[in-house]
Amino acid sequence: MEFNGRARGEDEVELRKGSWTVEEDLLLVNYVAEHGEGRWDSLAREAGLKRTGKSCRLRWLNYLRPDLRRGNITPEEQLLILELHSRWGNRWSKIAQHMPGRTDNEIKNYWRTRVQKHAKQLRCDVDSKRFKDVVRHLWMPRLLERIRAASGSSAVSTHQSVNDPSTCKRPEEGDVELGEAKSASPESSNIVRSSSEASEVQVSTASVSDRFTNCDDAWFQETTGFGAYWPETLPSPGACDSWGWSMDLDQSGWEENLWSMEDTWLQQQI
DNA sequence: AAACAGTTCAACCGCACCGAG
DNA sequence: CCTCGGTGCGGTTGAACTGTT
Repeated sequence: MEFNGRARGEDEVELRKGSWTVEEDLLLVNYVAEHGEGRWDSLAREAGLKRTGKSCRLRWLNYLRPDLRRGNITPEEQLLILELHSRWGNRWSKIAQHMPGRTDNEIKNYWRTRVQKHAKQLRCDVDSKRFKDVVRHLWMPRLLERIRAASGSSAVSTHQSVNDPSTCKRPEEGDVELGEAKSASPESSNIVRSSSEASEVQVSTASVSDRFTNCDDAWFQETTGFGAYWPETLPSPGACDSWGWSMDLDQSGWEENLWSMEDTWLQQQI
């Protein structure tokens, strides 16, 4: 190909934009498989791609990497996103480091399309205390319940175990770190780099619900912002019925149901 | 079946940071 | 120091898809 040799100045090579074709994907995948990642500008040229290095990098990281998890964000991942976002804000790449197989772009899109959408529906800002309270006091516990229900664990109420110090345990030093990695460099974090490490995904996400249900008061408060007690303004764990909460754990309906709960909750806050 | 509205997500853009020279 | 190329990040856009009327 003419452009490959770049005999006539880079400017004359018309760079492509927009959606990637199968042929381009193949070129990129094959080139990376043979030469590895990095040096994206030269990679783009040498692979014969009429793309910028940035575009190649993005396509590889967000779509072509073999270790990506495809499919819907699971409740455990949602919980992790909520928790990490409450801690770090819009530090998507940092959050993604703790979510093996997920990209910062994916997480960011999830946040914008799902979380921000619901904040808008509730007529409050995602950064407002009001919305954060909704997330902490309703969404996260409900996610935990959903996770527990899905895992077929005992019928012990999430709220009860969360608020019962006798069942709580501070995370051990060697646990998968949810917060800022103390000694771990990005390279040594739990980012899954090969499919053989897929089981680590389970370890990582499963530990999230464990954190919420096996913690001591201080850790839980620090992590979720909940007090060591269930907030007075909230219904007690057993009071869901009186709120008209019949949590539908059906995949399609539960989230919508959740947001109607929030409306009710917000009204009671006023 | 068609038109329209709403949603999702891949991809782009601009900026900031970093290391090499 | 300064410049420059490479890279990474967060925000934004728009095409494609899905649901509704």
